[in-house]
Amino acid sequence: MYLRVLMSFAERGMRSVSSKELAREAGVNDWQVRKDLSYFGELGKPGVGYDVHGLACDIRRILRLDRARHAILIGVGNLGTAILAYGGFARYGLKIVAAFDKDPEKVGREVHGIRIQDMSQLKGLRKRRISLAILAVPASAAQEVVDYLVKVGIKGILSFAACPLKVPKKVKVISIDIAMHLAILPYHLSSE
Amino acid sequence: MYLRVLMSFAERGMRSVSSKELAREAGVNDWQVRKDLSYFGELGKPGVGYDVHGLACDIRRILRLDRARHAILIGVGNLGTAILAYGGFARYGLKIVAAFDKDPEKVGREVHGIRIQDMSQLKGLRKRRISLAILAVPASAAQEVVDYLVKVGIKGILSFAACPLKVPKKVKVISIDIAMHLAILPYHLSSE
DNA sequence: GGTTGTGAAATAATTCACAGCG
DNA sequence: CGCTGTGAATTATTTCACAACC
Repeated sequence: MYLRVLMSFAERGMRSVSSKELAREAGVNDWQVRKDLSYFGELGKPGVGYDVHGLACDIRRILRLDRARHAILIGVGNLGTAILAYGGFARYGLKIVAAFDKDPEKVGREVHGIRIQDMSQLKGLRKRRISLAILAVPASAAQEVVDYLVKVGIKGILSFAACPLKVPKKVKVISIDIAMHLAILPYHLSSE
Repeated sequence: MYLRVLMSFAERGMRSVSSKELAREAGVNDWQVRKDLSYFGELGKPGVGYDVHGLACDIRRILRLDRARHAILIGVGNLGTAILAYGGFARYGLKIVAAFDKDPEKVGREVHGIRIQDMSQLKGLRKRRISLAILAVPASAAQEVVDYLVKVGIKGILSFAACPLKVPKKVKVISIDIAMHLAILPYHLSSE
């Protein structure tokens, strides 16, 4: 979150920011910013603030975004296609380099510059040292696919499937259930 | 999350569940389930467990999902189109009833049964008592659109824009920055 | 015997206040 | 004098343990 804000500051040509400015743009408070960053070292200069470029580099190093990462996409339906088209990953040094689907109708087609491969081609990943995957398949197929991804060496999964996924402790899963997030909103509709 | 699990239990014909079963499917522990639910009343029966249908109804009431809700979509790009195609909202009683875009090329076209309207038509919402919106526009346009949504009476916003949004306290925003979520994964890649 | 609901204990996160640096 | 970094205080969350109940 802070990295995102810092990149936008850098684009605007700012060289230095205070925790207060960072906080305002990130939607938190200044002491939260300082406490968060302090866990990773003395990243700022008392009396001055934080160096925009320097802190961005520090956070990239902390998040291991200091070198480019390749990711694959599984499931090229509506959401998968939208993700292939999305250019927002590049700013974090992330790139989708392959897409897979089990539908023979889709396999072989090219979507936004990526040729869709059959799921059976997944095993070719081992050699390529790709560790990230984006999962955009129906919940009914998700666990099966995840088991397979783990088998071919994937270490981090961003899942859009509406179900929890079981993985070994070494593998990290982040799940986004879009419908569930929308469903939370009515609870906060205080009036009416 | 619990509601999602309960609906899947109901589909499988189960009538009653223990906190332990609920926990396993939801990916948490049993005492967490009991504590969470206890904040809203005595929803289970000691010695028996929770009634699957009954608890689902209780949670729907708590989340105010006990009646159908209409939502609108702003921004019919790749992600917006995917969202229009997505059928997962229905199970929470949520339905997208209108879509808006500022691109004259898109306005008038029909996508998955929804005709795309111009942004200027948004003001017609007031009368229709729609309180939810899904925001799938670029970050650069997001705040401007949000200000307008607030003006026409929207009370809850699910945003996919990669920026924090300023809204009055009465309005609730949930933000999903897909690229940021993927960018978090490398941090957890312990080895390598 | 099995299961919930809940006080109490343990742990974690947030907020505050200010010493110390530039 | 403004700003960071951080120990201490506060607040919130999670975990535990068990009484009450079917």
